[in-house]
Amino acid sequence: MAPRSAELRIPDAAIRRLPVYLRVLEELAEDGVDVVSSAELAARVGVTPEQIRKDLAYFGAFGTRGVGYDPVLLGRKIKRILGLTSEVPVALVGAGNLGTALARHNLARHKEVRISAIFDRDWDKVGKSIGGVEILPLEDLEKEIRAQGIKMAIIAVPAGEAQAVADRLMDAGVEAILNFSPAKLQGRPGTYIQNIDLMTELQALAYYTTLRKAQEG
Amino acid sequence: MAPRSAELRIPDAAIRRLPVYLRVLEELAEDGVDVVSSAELAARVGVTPEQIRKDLAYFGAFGTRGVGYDPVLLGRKIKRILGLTSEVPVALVGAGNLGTALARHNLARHKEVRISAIFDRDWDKVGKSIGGVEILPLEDLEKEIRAQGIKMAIIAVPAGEAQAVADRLMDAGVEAILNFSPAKLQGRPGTYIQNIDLMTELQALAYYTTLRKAQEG
DNA sequence: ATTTGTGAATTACTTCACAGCA
DNA sequence: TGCTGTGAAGTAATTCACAAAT
Repeated sequence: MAPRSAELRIPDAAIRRLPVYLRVLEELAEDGVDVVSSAELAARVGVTPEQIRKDLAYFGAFGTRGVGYDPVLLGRKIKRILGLTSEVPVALVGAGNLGTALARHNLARHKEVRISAIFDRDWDKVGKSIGGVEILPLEDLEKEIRAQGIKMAIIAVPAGEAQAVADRLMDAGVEAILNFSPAKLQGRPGTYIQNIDLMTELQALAYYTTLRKAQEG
Repeated sequence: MAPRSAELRIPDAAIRRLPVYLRVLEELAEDGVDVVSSAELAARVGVTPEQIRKDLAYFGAFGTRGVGYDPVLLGRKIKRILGLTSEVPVALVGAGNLGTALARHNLARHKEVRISAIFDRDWDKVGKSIGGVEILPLEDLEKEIRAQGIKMAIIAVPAGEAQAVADRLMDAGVEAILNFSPAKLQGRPGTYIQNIDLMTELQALAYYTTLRKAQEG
């Protein structure tokens, strides 16, 4: 999706599977499992074993032939690959229903990535906190993002405001954006934008239903 | 992802783009635009023109050569294709942070698909309403889904409960599920399951950041 | 003249199948 | 022996390029 550097293009799809592997590996590690095969891991994740091996092979060789993978070691490697070695700070713009849910959801579990700045344009919300993180006015966006060195952001504002927010985020140094607004955002070289359009996903579901066939014609 | 019938396999990716086209077409129709080219539509949606033409071609020919598409007519056709002609009822299981946000978000706009039943196992929540839809106890799931003829559901419960909920939904006749839990759900033939794993998406974002490169080695 | 609809070419992604190693 | 790592093969999705239509 985003244009990436020359260093051999790795499929987006592969990158997006890595965190799923990571979660299962962490569960296994917690259970004291000290070796796991690609077949076992694949079964738990819901992909094929060769998919996992191929995905990992883009970055190196992390297993032992005839044995499998060490969950702790492989987990650490995946974190390194993704850039999740130290806790990564994320900005959230928009503390409406969805933004608030995301913030609470994130703060509950998940240590690798942490929402550490929340912005909203509504002055009634400013000053309140979600899980110990204070909501700041939109005016402070650039200042706070620069101060924290934030490179990732979540946009959860109405469609009409999304592009303006994205522009300000990118100006402030944000390089990767998770966009929950239905707006098509204009990105820039060196910036990655992942869109998650919840209502669109829901509408697409209807296609896979037999109700559809009944009303066709 | 889901095994579909013999009638020429249409890419999931194409299906998931149709609602995006639909939204833009509805905006255009509302603005009184009476013709739009694939190029214009593509620019607004953020894909290539031939992508749009190819996606539509799976289902028929809806435009006029040399002219373009009628937004109203094409919108109607896409609704027909997706099965969104009458308002489609959807069940939501789990009225936590995310579930509540989804319910409110859905009830705000979006008429084609409507959350018309909400379930939660927490008896403190049962009886309360979100946007006029009462939260029912999990015990009533099968009864209510059958009564309303619901075929689509959203799972927004903790990972540990997700499979049990999915099984009950499928038993009750649900054919398409949007799963927000991080669990890998075991589906069945004739059922479509779309996973949206928000925290995983967020972790994947980190890869596209320059922070990553700094800590590599 | 212009823009759709579509086979052909291309690119991207996944699966196969087996060589390489513990 | 058993499981990883990987080139080769296969499949799927996208883009090209142009004939068909108005």
